[in-house]
Amino acid sequence: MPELPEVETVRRSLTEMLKENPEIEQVICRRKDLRFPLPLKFFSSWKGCRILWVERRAKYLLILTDIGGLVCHLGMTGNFRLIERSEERRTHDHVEFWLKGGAVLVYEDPRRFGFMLKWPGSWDKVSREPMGSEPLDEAWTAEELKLSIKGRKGPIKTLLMDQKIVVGIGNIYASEILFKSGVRPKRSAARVKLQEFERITFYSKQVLRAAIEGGGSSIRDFHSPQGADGGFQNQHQVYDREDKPCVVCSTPIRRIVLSGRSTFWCPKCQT
DNA sequence: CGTATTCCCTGCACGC
DNA sequence: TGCGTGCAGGGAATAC
Repeated sequence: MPELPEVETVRRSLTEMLKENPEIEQVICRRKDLRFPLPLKFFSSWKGCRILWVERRAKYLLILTDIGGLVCHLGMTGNFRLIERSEERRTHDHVEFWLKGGAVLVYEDPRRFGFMLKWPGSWDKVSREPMGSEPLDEAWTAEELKLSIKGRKGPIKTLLMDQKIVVGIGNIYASEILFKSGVRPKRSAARVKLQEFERITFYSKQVLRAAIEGGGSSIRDFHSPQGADGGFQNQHQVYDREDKPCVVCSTPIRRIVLSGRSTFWCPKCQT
């Protein structure tokens, strides 16, 4: 589901809602078979802890408490929402964080591609592959991007989505960023000029920032934990717009499949 | 080695 | 209406 802007939206929302009652009374698990099975001990260990703050790295959330951190990845359909204890549960509510004061933070995830784990002390140990640059970091520049894809010949869109190169950009934003950059998604990364890398890094930052400002893209089932829908889907210029007129030149938007993922682009605006 | 495909899972839109 | 098919924002294993 969520790419960097949606995860960041969830982080901000969690930070806000946990300000009042940051103490976890207990954690209840209704299904432990998420992407990776959760050990039973995982749930009992959080009893009575206090949540200090919530961080994001790549598409991961780190809920830091006074007794250690909880890392969470939302997969495709994972989400949090705040409810009352008496409120009816939904089919795919898998984990409940009962907070002091009566509210319950619920983790819902129909496809169960998401997961949680105990913070291992460093991000290097969270994912199998080393994580790439944070696109919103100042250090992530065209030169840096060019350097990190050196020698790779795959389509630029696939590499933009490669979390070993740069993190947080998923299928929606990759199409949007390349449209704004004027670069065809299937173009080999080896044939992308430095000036185009400049545009790609610039628009990556611009698009991701704007999406965060807009509260993320509410496609299908993404809503922020406080219930508000993100509004950025209304600003999608190519994603899911096959055959619809390009917002710039009216040429019908095309859809191709790259690495098994739907990819949208304008044949006139992108070269 | 890099790259492409497949799989994990449920829900939903679509065509017949 | 009902059923089969394909597809969905991620990531990792497997196959080439």
